[in-house]
Amino acid sequence: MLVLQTIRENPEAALKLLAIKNFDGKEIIQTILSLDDKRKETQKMLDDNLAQSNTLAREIGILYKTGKAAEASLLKEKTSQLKELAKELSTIFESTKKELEEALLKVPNLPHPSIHHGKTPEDNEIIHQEGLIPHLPITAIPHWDLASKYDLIDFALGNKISGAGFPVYKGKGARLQRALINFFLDRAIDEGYKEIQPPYLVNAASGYGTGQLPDKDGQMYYAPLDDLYLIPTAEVPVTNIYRDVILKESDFPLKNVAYSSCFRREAGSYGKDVRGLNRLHQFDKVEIVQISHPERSYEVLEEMRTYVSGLLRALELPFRILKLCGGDMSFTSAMTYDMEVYSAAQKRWLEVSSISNFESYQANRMKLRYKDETGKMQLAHTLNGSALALPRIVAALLENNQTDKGIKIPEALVRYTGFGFISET
RNA sequence: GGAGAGAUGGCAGAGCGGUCGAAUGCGGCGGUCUCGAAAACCGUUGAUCCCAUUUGGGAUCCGGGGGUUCGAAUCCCCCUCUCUCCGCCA
Repeated sequence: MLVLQTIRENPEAALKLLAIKNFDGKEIIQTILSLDDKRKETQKMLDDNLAQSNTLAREIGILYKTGKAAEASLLKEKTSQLKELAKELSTIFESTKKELEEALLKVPNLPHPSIHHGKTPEDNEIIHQEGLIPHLPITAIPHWDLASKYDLIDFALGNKISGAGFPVYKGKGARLQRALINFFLDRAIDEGYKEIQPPYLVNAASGYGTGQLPDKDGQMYYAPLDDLYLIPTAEVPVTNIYRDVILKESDFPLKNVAYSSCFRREAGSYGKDVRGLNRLHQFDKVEIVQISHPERSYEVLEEMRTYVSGLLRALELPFRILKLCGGDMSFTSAMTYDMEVYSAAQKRWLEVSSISNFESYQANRMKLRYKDETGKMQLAHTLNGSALALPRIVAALLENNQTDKGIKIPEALVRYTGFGFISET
């Protein structure tokens, strides 16, 4: 949720930035401003009214104590009128506040001024690419075929047990998965991140905190009996650790890393783009989350980008970094880098990480604040990124490293897998 | 699932229906002392919003919602959550 103050101070500037995200905010900003005016006006009247009531009540108390009951009951009559008015005013006040908040929630985060206007993923800017694109023989096969050839992942079995998008990892497939998780966690810990094991089901307040609700509630699995949501990413529980928290300036930067399974309904996706491991309902991910001082959040964003690049390099995967255009950025993000890995048999770039700075957008909603050196409350900045999402990494590893005899495991992973090669036997 | 207890400021913990934003202790901050630190002592210490903006004034907040009352942290009702015991169970 945007800070109302930024809209108030310069609505024109806000509109301009929103346009980068292809969001026409003219109407809603106008609504917000007039609702806020109305809110203030009503509050003034209500406060004055309550102040009068309070004074009267105090006087009545004194009169009773001094035995002047007659005078007291005279004053009592006055209060009843005040009370009636107060009731009306507070109804208006409450409903105005609610409308204002609802309107505010409909406004996406302002993109960083450096973000390009753009409509589709094609408009994203490729800012970096490295690693050799492997040239595979024509006999090379996509990962879903490799997975069954070497009995690593069983999609049909997942289908039977749960449904499409719930693969079963087996044998070396399962061990590869586990190796990657440990590898990612260890690297993050070396980098100063604190490991967190979060809950997989969260309440609605947490969903609102990070912005999955009210917008994208259709993307989350929901358990109505207990009114809980399955997490679509560890970002939700981990960032919500800091909901309603007041930090000290010396607490920055807070660096957390969490492995979790992620659950996404992915309603409406189908086709060859989602084949194999490309898009799943349940997948594993290691997520890094940082809470930053506002002045340093963009340095932190770069630091996270560098860190994730290092992971991909260690896995010897060719990758590129995209700076997302306004149109492709999420509702809550101010700047996002996508990291994509080249999956050589599919001949496709696959997104394996998305690193975002939300500035104070999530913090405002969550009331995540700190006291600055003058003792004033300020909103912190939140950032997160995948480091990394497992399935597409596995897809690229299998495809890029396939040979006639089997699949080679990158050097850095061998001490985690316990094997350096996957072959048919 | 059954029975009971509770929810108050960063934490702990008081609080006859009026002067309670709330005692007290701890913690935090500032000071005295000290070469420095500890101890001791003194002082200070919540959030949000509105008006005025220089000092300032006002409203709201004691889990959430409703009610009684001129007046509620204190009384009544509902909800939620937590804890203890029993049952079940990884």
